[in-house]
Amino acid sequence: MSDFDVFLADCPARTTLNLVADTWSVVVVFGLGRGPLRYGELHERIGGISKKMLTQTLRKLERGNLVTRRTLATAPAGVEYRLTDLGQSLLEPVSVLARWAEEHADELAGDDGS
Amino acid sequence: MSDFDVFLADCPARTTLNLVADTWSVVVVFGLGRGPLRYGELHERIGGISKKMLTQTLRKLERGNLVTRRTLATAPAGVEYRLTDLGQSLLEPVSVLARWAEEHADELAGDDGS
DNA sequence: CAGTATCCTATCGGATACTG
DNA sequence: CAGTATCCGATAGGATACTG
Repeated sequence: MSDFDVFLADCPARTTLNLVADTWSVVVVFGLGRGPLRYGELHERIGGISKKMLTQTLRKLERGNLVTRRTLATAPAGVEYRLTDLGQSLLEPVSVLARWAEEHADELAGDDGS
Repeated sequence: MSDFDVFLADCPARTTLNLVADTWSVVVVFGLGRGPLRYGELHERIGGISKKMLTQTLRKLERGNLVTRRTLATAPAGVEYRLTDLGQSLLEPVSVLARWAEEHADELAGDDGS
């Protein structure tokens, strides 16, 4: 039981939902679900995302304390992204949603957003 | 197991995710979770949503076969929105996400989207 | 009551080019 | 490799006014 309510406009729960309830956030968190990935690996795994949106989404998730960024001491140096504990706790909800999308994609009528 | 994959740009699963993975869709579906509601009731329950976005979101969900619209033969006549069976199946994922947002809202750092 | 129509701004998001 | 900078068109989304 929490004091927060997504139905209230000014509630932190709503702000939180705004942060995580969008396609790119869901896919990125889902993508990091099996372990840390480097920027390029994420970019490769997530079809159709531009570097701009990937970076923007990662920064947003970092600010929300869902993801951490770590510079690797390899050569050539890379950057690794990893879910925080909070991010891990989000993984479950996000996975459920992503799997729902995969399992029911063929039941949607004309899902062209015209 | 389905053939669809949210990591693929052109996969129907991605289109589906685009349809449901946004704040208003989540809140509206969550709001209809306890049973059908009239337009005005929805508008009242969901803080901060404009009539424009409520209508737009409902139409989008209708097109996706997640919600049905029914005109009531009452006086003064109203309109009732109800989750379809497919919408009901989405309720679970969406509820998990909404509850996560409520339970972890205080753990996010500065979640102002600056 | 349940919308639609219009206006206007902010953000989304791809394309391209550039950097340490 | 992992970004940033800039440009630009498309969409999100609030405000207000109007309608059957």
